Amino acid sequence: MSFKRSDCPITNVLDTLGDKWTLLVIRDLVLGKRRYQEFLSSPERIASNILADRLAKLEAAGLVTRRAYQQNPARHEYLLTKKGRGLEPVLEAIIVWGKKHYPGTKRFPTVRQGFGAIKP
Amino acid sequence: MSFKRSDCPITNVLDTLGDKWTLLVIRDLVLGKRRYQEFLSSPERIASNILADRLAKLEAAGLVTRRAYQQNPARHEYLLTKKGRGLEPVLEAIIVWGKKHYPGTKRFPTVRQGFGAIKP
DNA sequence: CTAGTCACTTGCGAAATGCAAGTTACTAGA
DNA sequence: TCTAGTAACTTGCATTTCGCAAGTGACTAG
Repeated sequence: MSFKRSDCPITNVLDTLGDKWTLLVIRDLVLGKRRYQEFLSSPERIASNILADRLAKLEAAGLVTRRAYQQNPARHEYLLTKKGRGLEPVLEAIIVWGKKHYPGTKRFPTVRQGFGAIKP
Repeated sequence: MSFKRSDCPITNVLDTLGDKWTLLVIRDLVLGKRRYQEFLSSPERIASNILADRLAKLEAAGLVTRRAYQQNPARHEYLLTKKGRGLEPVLEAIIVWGKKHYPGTKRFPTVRQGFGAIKP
């Protein structure tokens, strides 16, 4: 990314995370989801092309790494980088405010990892 | 807002704040800006129709109140509600992460209030 | 040889965005 | 009185992004 709207940290964060989907993908990653189909199966029903776009952008931004967890057939998983995990306090602050002002909302549970996954 | 994407607090927050401009308006309000022209003059150069739209949505969401600070000619100012001020920890977390990962960015200074403004 | 899964990609109509210009209402100065 | 200026928006319209549905290619299991 070359053009910057300003040198405000908030502005720059919004230029990568400021939409209705990116932070939800990161939420899923924080909760332990790793695979394309897992993200697709979240209740918000992200469209597959939007998901592919967001994962590519997150990888380009260094928040996520993509790696094959098996060959034949090739299957990939996505993991948060250290930079990506650094967003947890942001998500935490959002959850605190959200739970207070949107009654009935609840923090989602972490996802148990299946047997096929490689440990980090 | 009637349809909910999910009962996740993050999702619901993103449905009101999840775009490239809304949180910047809130940032300006937190910094002490109150008037339409002040928001327009921020370095990110928000378009006036987008600003009007966001202020209306923020008022509808109960994050902001609009009031006349003078008559003849009528002039208005916008102030954060308690609910709106509750977002400060979110902004704070974003600033911390943003400053770390976007070198050269700096927290913006608060705005001195002019003499015409009514004290909160 | 058929069906199924995974990880995407493509097409296209709908919605959001961004830029410029216009509007209304009032004040201050020549 | 006439002109210019400011504040707070609104309108028109071209560009961009989004979102739904369907399609693709590689592979496996039965």
